[in-house]
Amino acid sequence: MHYKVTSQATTYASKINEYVNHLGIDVLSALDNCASIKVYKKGDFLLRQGRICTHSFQIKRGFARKFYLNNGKEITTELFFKDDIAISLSSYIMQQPGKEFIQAITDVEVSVMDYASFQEAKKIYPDLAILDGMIGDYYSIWLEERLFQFHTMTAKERYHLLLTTQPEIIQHIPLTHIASYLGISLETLSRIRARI
Amino acid sequence: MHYKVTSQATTYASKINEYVNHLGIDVLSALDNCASIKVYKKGDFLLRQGRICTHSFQIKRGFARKFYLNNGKEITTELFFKDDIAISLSSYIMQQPGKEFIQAITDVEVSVMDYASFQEAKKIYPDLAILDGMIGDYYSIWLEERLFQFHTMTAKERYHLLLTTQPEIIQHIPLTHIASYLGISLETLSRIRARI
DNA sequence: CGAGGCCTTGACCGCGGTCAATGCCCGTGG
DNA sequence: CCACGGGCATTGACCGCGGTCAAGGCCTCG
Repeated sequence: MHYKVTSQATTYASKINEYVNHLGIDVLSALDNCASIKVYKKGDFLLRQGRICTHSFQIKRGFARKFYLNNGKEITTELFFKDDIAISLSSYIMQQPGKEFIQAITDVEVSVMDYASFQEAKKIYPDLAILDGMIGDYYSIWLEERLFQFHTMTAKERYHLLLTTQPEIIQHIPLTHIASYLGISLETLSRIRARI
Repeated sequence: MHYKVTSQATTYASKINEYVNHLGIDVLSALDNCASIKVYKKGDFLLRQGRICTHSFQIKRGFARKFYLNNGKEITTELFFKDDIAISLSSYIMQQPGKEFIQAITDVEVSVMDYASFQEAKKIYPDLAILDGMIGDYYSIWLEERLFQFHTMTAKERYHLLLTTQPEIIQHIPLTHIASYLGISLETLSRIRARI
């Protein structure tokens, strides 16, 4: 079996990096002023269900996940690594209570950015509005690719794809969360792993 | 069985409408100048695989779909109705060749908007840039909800949800495309429909 | 009337889910 | 230091959802 590793999302991510690297020093410091560093312990919640997502969290160290409850079962929708930005999208956009939790899987250090401050900064620096748009576009592309996987791939294929594109996941994140993220039961994931 | 019909995506869609209704006359006419009306016949392609998505298509009359090929099989990813905007996202954003087709299911009348012209218009009218951002956010929310369905619901549940939220689909779109859109085979869809 | 598109129905079977038992690792307290 | 308990992962037994293959029905249109 052979899996292609490159994705539209990753190529676009490097475009965003490029854009950030060419931002003016004043723009970058304005961005910095919206944020502060914070540390959470393993198991802590950065965001709880029912709360408004008033901040975005960029991971500096450690791992986190986003999940919601469905009939009492936790469904993990996203896993976060270094430099990833964690928000509960619909709650963040509409500034209304959301259904998602964001939780530290290990001890994490995050750059916490205030929603309101960032909105103000965007008005002053159009470059930040453009950056915000690019990040939103990135997320859409990423979601489309994830949907593609659910639409066309078997459990085994989804796992192997994850394995090749993000091998660091396996070392640091409990299989329970990986299984949920892949949309399969812990037992089947275990069996897939057993048969190499 | 009971399905909730309201969704985050639809509430946000009405916010976008509200925003458009409060735009200045000059902004709206600038928007109009980027677009032109065009008619396609049933089966025609508005966009082909391998081409760059240089236009967005807002449906004025009729129905369309977006799909790609996976091992020779057509996978329908989106169905378009009145007022929906059809693009191949990653191709549109990066202005690079994409893998998706957009095809008229019935005769359609669409408002075709030029990418380059719209980019220019956004620079002059920040309100349009904001509108563009809102539409992008809407698509993300919609994708999240669709992913939620694939993550947690059975084929039968997905079908019934579609039936309650968009009953017009059944009258106008061939079951082959609906099945593909739901990620199930035509045969299972047929069986689901047979058992009420 | 025949051909082709579209949908239905039947037979079969494998992927992946659930339930339950067991194993393994590790922190805590007797 | 060992014993116990809890969290996490593995393994087995069972079975149902949904996929594939194949045949047949039913339109519409040339």
